Amino acid sequence: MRVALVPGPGQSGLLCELDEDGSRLADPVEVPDLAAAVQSYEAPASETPGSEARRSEAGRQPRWVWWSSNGIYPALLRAGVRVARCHDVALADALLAARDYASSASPTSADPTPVDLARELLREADARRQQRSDYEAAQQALFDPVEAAAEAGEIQPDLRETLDALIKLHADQLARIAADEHPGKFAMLVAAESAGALAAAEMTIAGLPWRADVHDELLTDLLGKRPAASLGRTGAAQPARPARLAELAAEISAAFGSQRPVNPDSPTQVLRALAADGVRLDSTRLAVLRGADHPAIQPLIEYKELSRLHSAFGWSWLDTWVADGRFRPEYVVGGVVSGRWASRGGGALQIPRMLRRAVIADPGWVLVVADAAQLEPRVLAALAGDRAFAAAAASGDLYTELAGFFGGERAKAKIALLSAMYGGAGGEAGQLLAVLRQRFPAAAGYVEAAARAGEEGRVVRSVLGRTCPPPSARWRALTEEAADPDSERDPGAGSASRARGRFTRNFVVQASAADWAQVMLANLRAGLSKISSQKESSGLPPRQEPAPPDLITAPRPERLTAPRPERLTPPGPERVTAPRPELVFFQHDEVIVHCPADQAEDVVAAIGSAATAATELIFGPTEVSFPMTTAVANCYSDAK
DNA sequence: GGTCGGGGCGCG
DNA sequence: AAAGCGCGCCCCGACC
Repeated sequence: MRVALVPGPGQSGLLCELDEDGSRLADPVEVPDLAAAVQSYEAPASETPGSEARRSEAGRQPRWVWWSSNGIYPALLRAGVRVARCHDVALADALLAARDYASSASPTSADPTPVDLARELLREADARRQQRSDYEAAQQALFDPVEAAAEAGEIQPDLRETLDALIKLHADQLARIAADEHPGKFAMLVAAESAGALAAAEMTIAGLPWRADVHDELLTDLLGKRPAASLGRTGAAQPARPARLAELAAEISAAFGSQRPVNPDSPTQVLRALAADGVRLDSTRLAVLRGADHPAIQPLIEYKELSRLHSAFGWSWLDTWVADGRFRPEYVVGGVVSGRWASRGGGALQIPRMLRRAVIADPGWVLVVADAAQLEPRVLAALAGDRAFAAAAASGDLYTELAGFFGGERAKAKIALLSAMYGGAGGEAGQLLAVLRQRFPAAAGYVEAAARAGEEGRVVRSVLGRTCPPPSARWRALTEEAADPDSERDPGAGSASRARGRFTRNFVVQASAADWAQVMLANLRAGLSKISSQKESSGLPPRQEPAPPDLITAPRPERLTAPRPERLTPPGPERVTAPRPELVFFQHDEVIVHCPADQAEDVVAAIGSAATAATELIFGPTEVSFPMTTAVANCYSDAK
């Protein structure tokens, strides 16, 4: 069954049980302690008194229906409550909007429907809640009677209206999902992305183990001692250039022999200085620099590499993003058009390989690092249903299997595949593509059809039905004008058209790979939760987890605090939990699980099952295999 | 003084 | 070796 949930003032909330079609099963129920209420639906009867009767009614674990996991789930987690499943209405809304955008005749001219109004109300309620929680975070211990009154008087009356809007929008979404060309797949997409949002919030709370001392040592080795912060002109602390970077900068200026120093961070200055010495380049990219001959080039290359480490992942990054031995980035589920996740803060999805040696498991724990080998070409093989290609992707290293078709050269097979998926055509790619087209016509035809759709301004969809964005108005104007024989041809039209072709060509592969990875992640998350419950009496010492203050557990003035029917977590700043495997990192086709050493074997097995199940769920019976490369290690950089 | 696009580079 | 796709974030420099 499903339960719609709207958070209210303080710790309270409003719940309503729903049928599988989204219709109400009962009247809404106000609960004084939302976290406790959610836990009573989730927890086994033995753990929570009073939940037995409810569960026998429910039959099974509920799927929570809420506007956005982002706004609700972190607070539940901080109160020690995990949920198994949800339907994230905001994420589903975006998926459906992308799907329906192209087909809707005139989206802007129509009057807002009741569903549009419901969406607007939910967005506003969420924004208001976000504002309030920012305000409360700022106030912390201070009790503000004005704010409290506003909360009691202003927010409360909206609660039922908000719940009504949520239920209306959710029911509308279920109907629209059912009306999809492939309702089962689209429903799976919504469920997987919703599970992804849960996993993302859990990963932020858990954090990636990060040894600041190891990171600091590495920076010191490469850059010299951490420079002391000096006062800049504005009076703000401005760290000086580290010793090694200062040395290199001086070397570069000396190599140019100019009076004034050349700032190696300024492409303009570097290009001008090089040109003055007769070396004309059109960019200062590393690849271009490497091909040039000038005494400043060597120190410049070294400077650029170290400077990037310093500015992007140096000491200030460490100060900002690592606390209590954990790196806690914020993941943005659905943040990339292709369905990949984006991240906010800390460059979480661009951690340099060099720094991975700072990612070290806690004592007695290990990291299980797994990535899907050659995911994208395998996805193409399964998508296209190309028999010869699928046979090559049935096992082992895909490119090695294909090498025979490319003069026995694995590297050529790889270039051919990458060119097919990305739309590259330069160098020898053209030749290799011709071979690919001849040997694997279905696979080549699949991406070429996608490219043609893009060039013509149409949209394409991933295997589970994620739709790519339509072309912009500017793009349409440009290409339509060029198609008109009477108008003057804009030379930009052809390149814009081909660029969109490359985008849609890549979209069908990248987005379908993202579908697979997210379903795998959802499966793995479920698999890991079983390990933790089986292994609760593993004999390992329980881990102490700090419970940071939050909206749900923070102590509040007596007159605002609703009576609590039951306490789920022991009072006090610390709570004790049984050791359990934690998802701590997810990067497109790669996961890291942090777990007690004796659970590693089970975690490895869970990863394998998650991948197998994802393949079966998405592609059904297929010859193509999706092997996971899995390593158990103490340190991320040791996993290869 | 702040904002914003481009160049550049890290990851997949 | 780089290229062809998708991102986030740093610095610079033009601009308001």
